[in-house]
Amino acid sequence: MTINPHLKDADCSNCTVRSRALFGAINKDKVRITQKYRDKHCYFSAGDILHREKSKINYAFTLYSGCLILYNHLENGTRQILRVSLPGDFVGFSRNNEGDLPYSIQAVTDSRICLFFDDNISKIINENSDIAKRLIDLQINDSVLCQQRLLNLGQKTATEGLAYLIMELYSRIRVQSPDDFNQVTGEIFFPLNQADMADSLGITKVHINRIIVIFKEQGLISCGHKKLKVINEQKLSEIGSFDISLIKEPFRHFS
Amino acid sequence: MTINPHLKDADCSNCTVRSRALFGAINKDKVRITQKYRDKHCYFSAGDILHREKSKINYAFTLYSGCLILYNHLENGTRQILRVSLPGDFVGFSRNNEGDLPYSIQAVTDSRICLFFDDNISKIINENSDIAKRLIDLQINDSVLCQQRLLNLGQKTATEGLAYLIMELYSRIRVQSPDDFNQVTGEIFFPLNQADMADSLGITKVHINRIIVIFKEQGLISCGHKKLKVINEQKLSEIGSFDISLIKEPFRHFS
DNA sequence: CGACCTTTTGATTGGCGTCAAAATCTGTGG
DNA sequence: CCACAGATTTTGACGCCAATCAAAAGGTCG
Repeated sequence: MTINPHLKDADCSNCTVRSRALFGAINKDKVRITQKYRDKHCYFSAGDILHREKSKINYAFTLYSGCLILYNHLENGTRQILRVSLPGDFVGFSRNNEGDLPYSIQAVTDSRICLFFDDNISKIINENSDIAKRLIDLQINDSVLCQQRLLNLGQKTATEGLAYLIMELYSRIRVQSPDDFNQVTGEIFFPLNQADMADSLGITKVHINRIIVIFKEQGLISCGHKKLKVINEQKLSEIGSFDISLIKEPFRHFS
Repeated sequence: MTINPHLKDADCSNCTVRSRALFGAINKDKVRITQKYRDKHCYFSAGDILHREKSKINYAFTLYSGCLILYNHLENGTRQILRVSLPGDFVGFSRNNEGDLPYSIQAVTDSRICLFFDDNISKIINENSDIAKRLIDLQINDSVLCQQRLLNLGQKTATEGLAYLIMELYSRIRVQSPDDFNQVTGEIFFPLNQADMADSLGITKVHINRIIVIFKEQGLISCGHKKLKVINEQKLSEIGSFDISLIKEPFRHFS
């Protein structure tokens, strides 16, 4: 297999974001041992496709900066966004029965990643059971969030679902990408457009727009181009049955 | 914490189903080492609640026989079934940030399980990286199936979603619970009623019924009380965009 | 046999989709 | 700084899928 043609070497010598997700759990002085497993730093531009669903891949990666969407297409041309990845997330390790990564990955903003080839991940697990446990925790955390989205899509109205989506992303961005939060204005950089939100929730962008207009009228949010401010967090959380505790650091099954 | 009041000791001396999910991957002659980690065999009757969402639990388990549903409730009283568990599945290891198991578990038929307390699972992982890897694989497999269901709920019509649900369960039952397949009639024992299917797909049982009537008229399926026969597998798979390869043995990320 | 649960059917309603077009914004190049 | 192409957001009219409400019919199990 070949690395995606968009893949370019990047100068990450001044990267400040660590592989929080994968190595955040282990002892500080152990972090350097993980350096030897870091295979390659790369960057992508907004719109680049990092991977196409159902094709081979032999690495996973940590997202350093930017924002990715993971999604699937159906034959009828529709798209379901499965997950929005933010800095610190560990991505690309979920292979299906064929060993393929079952979803496509696209950068919605300029993004930098750090690769770990599968062979090395396997070695890491063999040599360090702390990281193995951490990897299990991360996968579990993924599952839990995924199940929350099932609730969203299955049982909530479009209005409730959108309230949840906004609160989830708003909260995660404040935790995982604090630079995108403007302390003065209270605005965050919001990476998704209305079409993306629609494909996350399984409804049309026209309907998304109508709900957003209502949210604005009700004074719950204000937003412009890729900017969003949540004016009434509590109300929006109520509408969406959003539980902030899900956004905190993943639970450590093994402390 | 206490084990659920419904929990009863069971005589599993003649259990024929192994912990396929967790230990199926490791060398046969290593299986016996896992014996010492098996903590407790228990059984439940149809309708028993094994666990209530958002409460503590300090064990996970393999389902030996029967059928469980994992689900969440919303305040408005609706229920979303997240997953149907069949024999061999490893259940109950997905804790949220609070360390709680985030879904309820109910037996839909009489069921037998085999417990593993968290402490022992941790030990297993420390002592045997094969099982650690297997545990990662299982969690990944869960995520992949969960994402498939997101597609179902987000992008498919009720008809397409039901076709997928029937094919998924039909296929999994034939693999994981072969005794429930009648070679002569071609019927399987189908554990869900129409209300359960409705709560899996996020639609009403009235609408489920209307679709089932149509499927019968079209000669795609026939079904009676907890019995189901898929007459035209190919057509039903097409309608639901069902891919049989997802049902096979979970992918081994590390062989 | 009777209580209860599940399935089936009908009539009506409403949320969201579809189609279409206008308005606004964005980034680019002259 | 302005002009322009293209993307994104906004608005309106109309239709359909699935929800809701209600009740009957059929099956299951004690």
